[in-house]
Amino acid sequence: MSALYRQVCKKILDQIASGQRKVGDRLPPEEEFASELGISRSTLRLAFAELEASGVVRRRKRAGTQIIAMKPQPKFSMATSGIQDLLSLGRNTEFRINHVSTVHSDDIDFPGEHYSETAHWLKVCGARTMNDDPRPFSTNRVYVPARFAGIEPVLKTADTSVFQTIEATFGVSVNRVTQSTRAIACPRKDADLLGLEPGSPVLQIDAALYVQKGELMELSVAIFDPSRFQLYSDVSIE
Amino acid sequence: MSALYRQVCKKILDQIASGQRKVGDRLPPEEEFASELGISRSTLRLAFAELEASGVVRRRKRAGTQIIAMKPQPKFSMATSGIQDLLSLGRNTEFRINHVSTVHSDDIDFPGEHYSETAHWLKVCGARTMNDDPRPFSTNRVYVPARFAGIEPVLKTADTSVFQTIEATFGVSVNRVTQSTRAIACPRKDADLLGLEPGSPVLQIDAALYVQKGELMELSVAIFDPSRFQLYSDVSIE
DNA sequence: AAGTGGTCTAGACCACTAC
DNA sequence: TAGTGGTCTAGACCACTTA
Repeated sequence: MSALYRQVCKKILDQIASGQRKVGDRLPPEEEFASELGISRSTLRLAFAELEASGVVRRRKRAGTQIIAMKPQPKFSMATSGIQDLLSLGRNTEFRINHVSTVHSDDIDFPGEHYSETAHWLKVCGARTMNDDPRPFSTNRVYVPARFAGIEPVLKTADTSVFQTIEATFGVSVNRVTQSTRAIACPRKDADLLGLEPGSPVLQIDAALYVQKGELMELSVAIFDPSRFQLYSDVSIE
Repeated sequence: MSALYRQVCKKILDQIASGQRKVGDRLPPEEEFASELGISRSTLRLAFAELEASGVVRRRKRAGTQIIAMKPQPKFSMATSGIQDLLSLGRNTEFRINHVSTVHSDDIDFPGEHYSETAHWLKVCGARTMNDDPRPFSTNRVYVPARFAGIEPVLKTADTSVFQTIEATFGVSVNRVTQSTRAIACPRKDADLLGLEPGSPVLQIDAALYVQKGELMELSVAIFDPSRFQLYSDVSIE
């Protein structure tokens, strides 16, 4: 026989599955529910902790315990040693800035939504090299919203990445990263920098970095030489 | 003042940071530690639960509570509605099998390690179509180890994916997915199937699916038409 | 304002597993 | 096999949030 609090979990999940309780319903207050189930409040709380961790209920003071899902939500956790890895910046890489300018939101060349939240953006163009190899393995174009444009003077000394410069300067940290990856024929400009034939297949990764509450930190477009770079991901479930 | 058990967390983390306790050390047994800290065992357990959840300690019966990291490990959780999304199989897609054969492990064309765990593998070649568009948007080559080769007769009726067929047939579920993505020049064979010019840039995704304890479920090589497919990822930290 | 979850205590017995 | 974490109880007070 499994632990009592696990039985309680199962019981609640069964009640949800059978339609006896529905998503959106509120469960009784702890004290009441505990005596109703004939168990102590502590035990019930163990069960609730499990249901909360698995995304089945949400608990808020005064608002009670609310059912928000029918089944435990599988969690996809990414094996990553840091955002560096997530953003495909190797350990021994260096970022060299070629050009910095201020642009209008209309001039932003980034797929998807129109990022018109601020009129002016800082545009940073550069390239990334690895292990003292003078030939870069990626070219980068980064757009920084006006809010963080204050990094401009600091950028001169930055050799890691724009996002790390912003983190250090403003005391914020990246909270969320969305990426879109595709294969394209390499444009001439990037091909020249990467030492490739124009039109050869390259990987383009468009990334949006956010700090908190969906606040945008930067948009980034990177083009990678496929012979020296692959995108890895390692995801475990639950 | 924050909760007592949080203060205990912080205290332990501080002791680790100051070198007073080191990674690999064992913390005292709960009862002893609790009285040493002048708190109840329940409160200490709340602190331990937090430290365990954040990856700082590992707890095992009889072996005690061991420090395994100096700081709370940030968690990278991937926003995904399911493995389907993770593996870039759209909702309205269909998998059509072209060819099934048995091959030697030597004949496996998959980058990385030599997968010699089993001598014989089932090789499934197919393509994936979307929304009744007869022209596939991806070609697929899947290798299934001998252990799951029993799906062969069932494959005839499978139109979703090899991994789902294995899951349904053997009652297992995918536990971990590693992927490697790169841009390549499209081989002639795949170009014919996808309706592309040979040599045009395409996305190749090599994936390894595991069930549990690192047991391999399948190796998969997929080539995507970049005009109709992009790889998305959405990762939140902590 | 009060109902709710959050925190905390002091005990007890149990079950497993690593020594 | 015994030391350890796991489970469970019955109580108490508190702080917050939202109805």
